[in-house]
Amino acid sequence: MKTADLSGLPPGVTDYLQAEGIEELYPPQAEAVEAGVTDGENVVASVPTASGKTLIAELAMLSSIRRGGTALYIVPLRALASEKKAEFEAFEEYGVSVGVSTGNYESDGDWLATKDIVVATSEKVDSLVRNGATWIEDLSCVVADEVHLIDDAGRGPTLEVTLAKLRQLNPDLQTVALSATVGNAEDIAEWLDAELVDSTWRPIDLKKGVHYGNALHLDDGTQRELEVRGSEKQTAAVVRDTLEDGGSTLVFVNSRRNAEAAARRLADTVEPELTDEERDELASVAAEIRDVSDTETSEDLAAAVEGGAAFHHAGLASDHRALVEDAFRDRLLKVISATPTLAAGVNTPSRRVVVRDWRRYDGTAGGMQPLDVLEVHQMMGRAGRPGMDPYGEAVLVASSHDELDELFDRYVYADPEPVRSKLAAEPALRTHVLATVATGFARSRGELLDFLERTLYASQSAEPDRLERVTDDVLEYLERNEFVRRDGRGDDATVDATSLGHTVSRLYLDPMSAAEIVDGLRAVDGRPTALGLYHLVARTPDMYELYLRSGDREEYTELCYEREGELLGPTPSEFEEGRFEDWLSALKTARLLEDWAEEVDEDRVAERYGVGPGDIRGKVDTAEWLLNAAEQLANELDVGHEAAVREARKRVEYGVGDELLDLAGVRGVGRKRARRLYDAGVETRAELREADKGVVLGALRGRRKTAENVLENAGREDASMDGVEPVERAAADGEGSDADGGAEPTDDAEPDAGEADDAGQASLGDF
DNA sequence: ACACACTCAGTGCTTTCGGTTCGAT
DNA sequence: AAGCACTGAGTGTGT
Repeated sequence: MKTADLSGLPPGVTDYLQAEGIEELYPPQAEAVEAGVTDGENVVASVPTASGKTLIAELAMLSSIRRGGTALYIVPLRALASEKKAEFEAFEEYGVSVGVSTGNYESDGDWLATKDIVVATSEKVDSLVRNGATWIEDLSCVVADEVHLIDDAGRGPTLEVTLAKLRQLNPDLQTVALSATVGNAEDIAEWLDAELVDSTWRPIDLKKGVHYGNALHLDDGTQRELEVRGSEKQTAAVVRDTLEDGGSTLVFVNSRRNAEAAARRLADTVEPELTDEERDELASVAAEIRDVSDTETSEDLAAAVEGGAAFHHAGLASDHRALVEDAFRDRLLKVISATPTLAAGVNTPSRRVVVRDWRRYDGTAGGMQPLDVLEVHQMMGRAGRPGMDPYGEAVLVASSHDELDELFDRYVYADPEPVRSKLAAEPALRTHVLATVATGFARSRGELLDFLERTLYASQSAEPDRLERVTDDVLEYLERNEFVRRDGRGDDATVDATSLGHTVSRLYLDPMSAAEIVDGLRAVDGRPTALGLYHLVARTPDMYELYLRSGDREEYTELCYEREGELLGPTPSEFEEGRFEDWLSALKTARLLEDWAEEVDEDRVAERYGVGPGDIRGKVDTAEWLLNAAEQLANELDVGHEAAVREARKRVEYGVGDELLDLAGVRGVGRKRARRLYDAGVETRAELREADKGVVLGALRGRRKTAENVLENAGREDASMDGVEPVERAAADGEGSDADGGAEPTDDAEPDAGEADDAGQASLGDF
């Protein structure tokens, strides 16, 4: 089918597509059109990565807009939301407006209602529904990207419930679901009353294979010599081979440590092959990486990048990730060794993909567990860049002949697992039952069960009673914690949310987190300390646990007894194995947050807790959100302590001691600048407006532009630094200048080491 | 001849991917 | 279970 034959799209769009070189639709796209995707029909498209799924979505949304409607595009990751927005903005010149809504980006508001296309994460959509955004009801088309994630126990139920709600709100809603190739796409299609487009067609060929010995065995039965020279590893041999062919490689491994070690080694393989020009450009990328953060992770990454290799995992700061992804797309970096983050994230195709590790440690299973076929296929699907490579090659690595056979059976020739709803589990239902009741979707037990009948779980369940049973357990739990009221028994029993329940639902808290916070705040004796509050939020299920390593157990047990008085609520007994363990790991997180709020340098925090800069940011972000929620709960319940909670939140947010809160609130002033201004005698925003310019300039290390911005942001009339000379004023020693009680010799010996260029980046609030 | 760098084998030991959500600026 | 980190012995290189 030709693009020229498409009808029902906004004027100019077909011309645009042709100008983009899209003359002919790919077969799955043509199938989707035949299935009525441009006529408002529901369609489920189960096709491989990079086979033109996005165009199917665009055709659906644009034709719907053409008929006067609006569209919502649901993605699983924030990074994907901005990527998709950028793609859809190509249609703005044809009068189609695009907006994004994620947790950290341009929140709700009426302006979203004015957009033709809104891109949002599934949680954000859920949250918008809970908060009663009315424009949601006027949607004419919804697209769910990566819909196979419904299989994910953690986040899948949100997507599932959200789709069910949108469809209930608006029975005429066109639903388009895009999925990777899965074992049971027909189940999803049936659930959504949709036509199914199920295809394995790819625009460029993907060859899958296994490397063993000195040969690459491919799924078409051929094999090729691929020699492992001397002491190099198989992965290095594949990378070298690809490089000789002018291509780049993506290597997937099973842990962050492995990713870093592999990048270090692969840099040695790649470095000799680089041109001088490439070395120069890589050196400047490395410099940018070092600018992002001072940590060892950052330094290791920069060092690898200088050799043309990089690692990629969630411990990296988001700026790190973007730099690495861009340099790889620009073909500057020849290899990335990554954890699975990269397979799910933004588009980074590569000539070759190596899946080095196919087992991953799983504590609950007590050892290494094989990866899902779907996951391995997702990684393999990154091989081959459309329009650039003749074909892609995805390679597993075997170290024995038996393993060679096993890998072929298990992954190369195997079909992916079916998608199974994980809705009927307490943690998932806890939050969604409360939300469903609080928003008035269901007013009785019967209505609740009716609504749940509309989910994928119900449509594929072999155990129909299970949902009902778990729902009753959850209602029981919610009632016990005063989130809902029930009247009567059986199907007619009315259920409605209490005021507290409404607040919890609106705040998007897991009810169990809310219960923990409420109990904790009620147990406070006196004024809660920052550590106590950090511990409180760190032990809720909404904060991911920091892993306890060897030696940590003793250290934090000791700390736990030392500061027991600060922790809110009763400390579990050491004999309650699991509970005590969780308590300690929350304490470790709380300690990290406390360090951050006491101005311990990022690199020291990273080292002390064995985390990367990205982890610190993540923890700080989550703590901010939960403390904000805690403040509102305190307010709602009238238990007091709002001021203490707010202060603790602001201190993690800015990463400063309480005496710096006022200064750090000025835009352009992060934790480091605030400290230097304070030490120079400028202690508040008001003083900043009146201060001697020379002193300000001196404290900001002679950076005129920075100083002018800061003064302007503080509300000073005459911010100009013309003719001002920096004045150095000795820091006031002692008192409060080192909030970190445990005197750190390195801090004093070289107070400014590594922060020569801290322009703006010292504050986490920036992004 | 010697210091130093590097490789390699062997041992022990640690290991455990990812991530959204508020509200205001 | 497996790869990494570490150790120490052995080898190679340059002065």
